[in-house]
Amino acid sequence: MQDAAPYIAQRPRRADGIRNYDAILTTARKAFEAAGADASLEDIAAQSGVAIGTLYRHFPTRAALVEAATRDGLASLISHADQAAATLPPLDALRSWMSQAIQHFSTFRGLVGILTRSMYDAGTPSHAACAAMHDSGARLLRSAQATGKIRADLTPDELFDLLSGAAWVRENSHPGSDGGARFLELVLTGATTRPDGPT
Amino acid sequence: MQDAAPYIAQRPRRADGIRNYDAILTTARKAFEAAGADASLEDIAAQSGVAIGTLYRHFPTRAALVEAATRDGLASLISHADQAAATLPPLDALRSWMSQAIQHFSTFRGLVGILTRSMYDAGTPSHAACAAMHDSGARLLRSAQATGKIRADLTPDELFDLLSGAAWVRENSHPGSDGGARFLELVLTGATTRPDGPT
DNA sequence: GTGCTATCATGAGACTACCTCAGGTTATCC
DNA sequence: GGATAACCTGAGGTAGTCTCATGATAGCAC
Repeated sequence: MQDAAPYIAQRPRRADGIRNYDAILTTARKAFEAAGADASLEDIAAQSGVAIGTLYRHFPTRAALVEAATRDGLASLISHADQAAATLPPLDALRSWMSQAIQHFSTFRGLVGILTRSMYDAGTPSHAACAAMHDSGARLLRSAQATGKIRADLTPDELFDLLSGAAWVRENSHPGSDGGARFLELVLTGATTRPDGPT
Repeated sequence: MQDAAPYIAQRPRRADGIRNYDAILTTARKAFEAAGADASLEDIAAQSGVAIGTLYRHFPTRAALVEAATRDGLASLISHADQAAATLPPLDALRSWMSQAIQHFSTFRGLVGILTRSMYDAGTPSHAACAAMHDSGARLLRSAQATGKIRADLTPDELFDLLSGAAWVRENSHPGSDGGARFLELVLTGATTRPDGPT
């Protein structure tokens, strides 16, 4: 759940390297939440007690650091999908997962944009995790569609458009917002079938 | 429609000042569309044939430049609302205006964010125009609600959440997107009333 | 413990962009 | 043809990104 160093199996890693890697990651999470995805990397290095070069050694790009900092959240989102599918009726499972996803996507300012880009760009660090999440969301969608309660013409990509739109609004809208719950409700209403046809 | 210098009435302006103001604005529009709202201001100045100080003289902040560059678009959006209200049934007028709004909000990458901030922050250059647009949208919404075809519990602020979410998705989603039309359709479906109640 | 070596850390510095301001220029008015 | 307010300039301070030559050291073998 916390800071599992990722390339531990590839090569023998030195203890100081692991220590710094973890320290940078912990600082980065706080910095991103405080200042958004474009927080100063120099500040993160300084607050971690390492030089800027050390940060770049472990995380060659900002995207790599963001990916590492949000990896656990994405993973738990995927497992949440499995759990919801196993314990809730399909429509409730979808709703619950979407709510969770919107919350995670807006962990800090700028995350949605990074995740959305990762979803459709295979060259980015988060791409694999995003694709996995895409699949687990698609499964929930298909189940809900199979019950006939969600309109059949809604595609997984469109589901993610709705999700990321909701997350962006949650990040950027007026202060008196309710954290995306209302947006999700409106969007889900649009996605459910109705007696008189989809439109 | 084009480059009307704004503070023309306040003081006698020199011809060279007006010339530079217009040149910067023309360059800025192109630069924003090519590189997004965070295009280099130094490049804009250079391509306009003026020094960086001249750009800052006319547009003290980036927000001021963006506001000036998008002023016409916002104004035409407001007049589109009046025209739609006068010539179309309320629901169609709302739909037409929303489509137009989504298109304008996503003129270039980063615009939605600026407009959304302006909407709720009275200290920003675009605030007045945003508020005016907010009002004209709210009027269309109220008319559509009066026909009973749009759910009565939808507030103007929520309408703008939906709009800006759609615009953000149009800006950032997958390449094979359709320009927000599908998102608008889904969202409008959620906003319309249904025989079996809103949820 | 000694030595070896791949791994790791350092931070100066090149680069880019933002924004300011003191000093110089010029359009405009009378 | 002055006077002057409006305007322009661009060097320079600040801040952030990212690289790389140099040096340090953890971990291993003996």
